[in-house]
Amino acid sequence: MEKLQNELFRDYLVKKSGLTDVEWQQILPELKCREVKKGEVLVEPGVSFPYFFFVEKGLLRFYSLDKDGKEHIVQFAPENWFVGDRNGAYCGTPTEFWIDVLEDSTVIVLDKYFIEKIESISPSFRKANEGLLQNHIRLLQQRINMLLSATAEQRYLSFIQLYPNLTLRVPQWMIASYLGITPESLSRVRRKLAEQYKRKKN
Amino acid sequence: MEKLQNELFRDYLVKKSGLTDVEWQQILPELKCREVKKGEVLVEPGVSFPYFFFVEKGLLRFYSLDKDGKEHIVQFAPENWFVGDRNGAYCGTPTEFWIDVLEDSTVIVLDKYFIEKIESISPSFRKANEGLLQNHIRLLQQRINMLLSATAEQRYLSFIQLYPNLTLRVPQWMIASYLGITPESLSRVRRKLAEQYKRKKN
DNA sequence: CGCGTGATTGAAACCCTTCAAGTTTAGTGG
DNA sequence: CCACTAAACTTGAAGGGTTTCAATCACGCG
Repeated sequence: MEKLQNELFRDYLVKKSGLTDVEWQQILPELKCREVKKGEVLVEPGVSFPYFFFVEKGLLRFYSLDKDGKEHIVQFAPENWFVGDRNGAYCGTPTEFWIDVLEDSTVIVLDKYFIEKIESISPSFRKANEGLLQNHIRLLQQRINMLLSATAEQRYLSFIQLYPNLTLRVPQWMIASYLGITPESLSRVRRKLAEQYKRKKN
Repeated sequence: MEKLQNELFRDYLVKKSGLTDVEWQQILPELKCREVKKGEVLVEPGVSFPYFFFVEKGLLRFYSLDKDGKEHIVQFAPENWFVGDRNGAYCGTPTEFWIDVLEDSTVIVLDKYFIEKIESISPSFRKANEGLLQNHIRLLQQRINMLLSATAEQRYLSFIQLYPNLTLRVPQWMIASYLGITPESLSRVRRKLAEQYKRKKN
């Protein structure tokens, strides 16, 4: 009994902002929904991409590529997350980041004007959206704090606690990239933790 | 010819959102302004502090203290910046961060409800505020990307480019803390850069 | 089955930290 | 205005956590 496209987005809005049926009926006709395949690239550096994605199902990833060709994952975007390049969406300038698809996904494509429109239709959405932005800032600050202060091991432990399900859906080397360490280091950290765990049991 | 208290906040709002005189007159009576002295602690871990600060003049700092007693600076807040614990302000939960005063400052103290009030008075403020939040997120993402990918030297170079005036107002060891390196490392980085610069000149 | 991708492991190298000492700077009170 | 002290910055040597590079192993998929 799978939900229709847009239904999940609706559920989300209702939950977060108490969106009413009437409001939803006004919004619905303009929603742009898109099915995207694993591996697809949605945003790439150099171009301005003035849209956000809301992930109904699946998993996206927001990352940069340094001059040595190494990837650095700034954010994962699983179900019920927004992701997008704020550069393009709000300043119209080209982005320096990539967004691509880690699992076959369905996303809702929103632009700045559409969000403003929902906000004018639904004041409660407006408020909820601001709360979301504040919360996003909070999470980013915590992440920065972690990158400033934590060792590889601490980073990994906090990651598996915060995003237990992602550890199953994402290859290890991507988690390493998210944590700011190499895949080799993560592998060693995991081995060390596993050994400690075993020793404790005996 | 110094500006009165609140005038700078007003200038800011006018510039960012085209606030009108009438709107300002409605907001003004409720503004809470505060003079704070260098060294004063405004927020500390364990308590919930549901306010934001807008810095009219001076410099604040938002940081954490790890279990070894080391400080990690998440954000500087010079003139025209907002700073506050999003935990307290939006969830009512206790914070894990400190905010203290680096230079004698005048700040405006805002709570969530006050911001909502300004937003209901001035739609343009509402829009501007959302833009500010988006921009803040953008900056935090860039910072994360830097912490994930850049060496000590690259971090410092990007810092002095982004915040040239802060390098004069903030002791070096705090910049090191912001960059996620030790003061000693920063000192060595600076020496190396200075030597390179000299060699280039000859 | 074989290929490619991801995970593991080892050894060496490297960047940064740590610790300790010395130098400079800035602030304060006599 | 100098003297004194504390804080900030510098410098060196040793150490440690991570990275790098290379090789090997494990697994899924065409």
